[in-house]
Amino acid sequence: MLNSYEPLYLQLADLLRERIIDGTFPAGSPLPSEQALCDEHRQSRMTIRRALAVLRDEGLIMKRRGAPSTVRPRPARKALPLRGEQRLISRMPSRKERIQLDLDPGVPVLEVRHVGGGSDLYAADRVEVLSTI
Amino acid sequence: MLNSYEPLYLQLADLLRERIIDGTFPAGSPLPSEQALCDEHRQSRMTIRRALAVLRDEGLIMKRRGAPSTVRPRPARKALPLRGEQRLISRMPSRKERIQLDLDPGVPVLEVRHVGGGSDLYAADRVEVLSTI
DNA sequence: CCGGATTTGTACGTATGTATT
DNA sequence: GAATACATACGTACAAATCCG
Repeated sequence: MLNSYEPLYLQLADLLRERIIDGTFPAGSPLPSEQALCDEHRQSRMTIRRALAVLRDEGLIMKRRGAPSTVRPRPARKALPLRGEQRLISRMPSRKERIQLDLDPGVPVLEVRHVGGGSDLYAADRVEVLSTI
Repeated sequence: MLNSYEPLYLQLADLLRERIIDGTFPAGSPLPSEQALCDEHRQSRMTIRRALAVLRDEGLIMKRRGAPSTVRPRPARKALPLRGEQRLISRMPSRKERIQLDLDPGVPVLEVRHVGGGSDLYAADRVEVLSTI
């Protein structure tokens, strides 16, 4: 943690992201506790938590109160064919939508708009859209 | 701010979200400064900032250092037709991707994967995907 | 264009509550 | 029930970017 040009929490996020990608922390495994990361990297808990928030917002880890953060396993994606003149919008959900769909923070939604009006909402990490041309 | 069952920062986020949606804070307009919000709602600056972070992550506001947060105007979306056997993945970008594409935090990306390999990346709030059936 | 005032960003500390283990 | 771990929320200080006269 010597680079002084970049915020500490981003440097730590980069470090942890590498370890997730290179398999040091495999999918489903727990990260060290916030306190352990504080001790290991000599940073305050707030800095640690900000780094973890970055990774959560990238969809890389899951956080649960009382339990250590875990590396998010890639969920199985179902095919979602676009039909007819449907249009598809990707965006972040409102908090209500997130709660209703039981989504984790940091996961976008896909909103499929139908011609006659109305729309369906999908967790973006659980579907894969394919053209039906 | 009387409801004690919900965190203060979420209650404040709900309040500000309402005012954005109902037009009290129109698109492009600045929100009150963090200090003004502290005074008005009798909360610490950290609580204010967490509420603003919620709205930023929902794509509702933009934050810029040194300048007050502003209501994000809906960017004009370009049509993005899905062709052939292309597949489309929606997800949050890594920080590098976000910087390379000059995206604001809280905006998902659409990754279009081509049959032969390779993929294109789009800011999800700047494109609208349509089926080409 | 400069410089001060304002505003947001980073980083630390402390205390207490709540969920999980 | 106890220990562990994360969540909320208050505070302080200083840095960096923007704004404005």
